[in-house]
Amino acid sequence: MKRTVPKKVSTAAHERLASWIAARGLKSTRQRDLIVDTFFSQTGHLSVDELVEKAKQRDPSIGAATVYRTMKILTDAGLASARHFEGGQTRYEGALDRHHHDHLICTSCGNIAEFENERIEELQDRVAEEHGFTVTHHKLELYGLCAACQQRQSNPNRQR
Amino acid sequence: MKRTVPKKVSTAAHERLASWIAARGLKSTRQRDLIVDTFFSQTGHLSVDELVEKAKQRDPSIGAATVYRTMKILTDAGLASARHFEGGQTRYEGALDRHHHDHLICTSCGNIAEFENERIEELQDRVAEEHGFTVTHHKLELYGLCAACQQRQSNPNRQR
DNA sequence: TTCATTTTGAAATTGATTCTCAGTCTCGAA
DNA sequence: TTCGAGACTGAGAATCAATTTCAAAATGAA
Repeated sequence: MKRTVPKKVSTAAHERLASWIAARGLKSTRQRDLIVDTFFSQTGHLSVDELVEKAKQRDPSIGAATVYRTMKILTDAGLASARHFEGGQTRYEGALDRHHHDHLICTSCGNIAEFENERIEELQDRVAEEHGFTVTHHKLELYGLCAACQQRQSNPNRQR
Repeated sequence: MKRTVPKKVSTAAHERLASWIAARGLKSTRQRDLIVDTFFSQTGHLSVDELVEKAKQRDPSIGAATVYRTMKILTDAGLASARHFEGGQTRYEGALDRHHHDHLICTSCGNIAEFENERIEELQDRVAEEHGFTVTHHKLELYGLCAACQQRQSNPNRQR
């Protein structure tokens, strides 16, 4: 039951994944390739559901469990990062050569913007130090309305 | 089946809850009082499980669903706030006359410290502004090892 | 006391995620 | 090539926190 895997996206990611997989005796499979390929061909912060749907478009036999398993591997390999925003489901974003960054989440349309702020990071470190904490990671998320949704709310006629 | 409700804790909270309840046609019940009482007699960030356990110590017939329901009411009334730290379960902290604050969470012992930092808040507002966002709320959590756990790790003999 | 309405506890349900298991692949060795 | 141990897969069961359902019980205004 062979299926053609669409042409590769993000070669760097595939290579890093390949060596990660080889290094621990895992095996590379058609499903894994397809899921990884699908993930890297998208941008933004995908939920597993969304990813399952996209993957099933290419191969309807893909199971959700495999998508979960694959995203865990990608995360362990440092190629994706899992985010847990409000709303209960984990979202993944590509992590290849990316800086640390935080998020602005629109509670109306779900749009997610990213930002980096060195000054805030420094202040966080200082706070941690004052409390004798060694910080391993942190979470900074700003929730509210994006510009477009504010517009929409004050101008309901133009909505949608 | 009358049971004695232990003497009141945090009268202010009870009064505010009473008017909140009265204002919307809800009824005040023995279970509710007991749960609220139990909640305010504790400090820190309680999970529902912990609260259920404490409540059952006073009245084993209390059901978990009622604790969930009661904490939702307390939250809606602005007397408690729900926090969703890493780990999957909601934790509640008293919100009576409390300033906004953020958290430092020890990933080893689970200890949670609080902090306020006006400067960070300002910078967050600026970031949001630059992106055209109107922020309604945010989440800032620093995860790592508290002083005690660092000590313990570098000095395993003194562990425990 | 009456009784419409709210509340309760237990059990069922939900939603996201993980686990289990029997059948399939993968890949290095022969 | 062919083999075979071990990894992988999909489906469905299991888990876990939280919510909902439902019949019985409690509340409180009249």
